Amino acid sequence: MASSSGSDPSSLLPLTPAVLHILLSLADEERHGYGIMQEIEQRTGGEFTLGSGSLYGSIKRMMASRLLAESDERPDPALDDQRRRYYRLTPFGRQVLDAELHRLQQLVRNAKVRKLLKGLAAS
Amino acid sequence: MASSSGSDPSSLLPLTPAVLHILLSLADEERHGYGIMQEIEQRTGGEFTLGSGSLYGSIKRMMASRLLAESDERPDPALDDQRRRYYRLTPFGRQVLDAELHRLQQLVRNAKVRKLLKGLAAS
DNA sequence: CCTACTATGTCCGTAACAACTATAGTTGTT
DNA sequence: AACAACTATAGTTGTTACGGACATAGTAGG
Repeated sequence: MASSSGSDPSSLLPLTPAVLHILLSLADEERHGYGIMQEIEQRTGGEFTLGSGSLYGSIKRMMASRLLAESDERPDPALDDQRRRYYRLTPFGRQVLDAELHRLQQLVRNAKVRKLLKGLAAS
Repeated sequence: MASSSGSDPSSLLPLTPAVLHILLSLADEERHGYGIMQEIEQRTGGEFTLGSGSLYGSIKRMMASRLLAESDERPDPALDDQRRRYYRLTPFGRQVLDAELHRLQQLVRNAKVRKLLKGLAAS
């Protein structure tokens, strides 16, 4: 085996929109469920809304397939809320995100070559 | 309403992988079901395989939502097969494909800005 | 006290999906 | 002509993903 984690990252592709957005949300920092929901709504300008059913269901599945892990670290107690549960990407989760982003990049490039999409110089 | 077709193209986003690949497959030319299946397998290098259940189910739904229409034109009789049913994008289908490709392009760009993905000069 | 917001979670119906099966025409081989 | 392999469309079935509704409870503000 080449790397370290469970299985082949590309075997999980393509990701569902919910899973992709959750991975993107946790790429920079740990977040709790409700925070993930807000970040996605904010980042997509409200175009993509994640319902609580999709959110917690997706998190459960992502934990089971080792994309996410629950974090023990708590932020500044003044900013904390003891109900919160914080999640972070596992190394495997990062590999899967990377693989999916590359797949999408390839897809967009292909569309540009076929002139289905305008290509900008420094995109 | 701004354009012409049924409703707002972006209301159907994000597309399922099956629907996106079918639209991409029909972007350049009309194809029949089996031909769509083969083109997708070829274009993705075998990474994405569309089973017949997904294919014909997706086509049915896409016809219902006016993304596709059945074509009356038949190719050279020598190359034809009377069982075939040919499909083409409707103007609305093309709008939806365009909207989805722009959404993905934005997503890839965002990932590059956040340095989750390497950005090439002329991508 | 009441309301709104934060926060996590379950339940349920619907839609999408992949694998499997059915059916039948076409092509190539012997 | 017989047969197998391939092309082609379509239905069936079981699983998963999803979103909305609901449940529960803590926190903040009027």
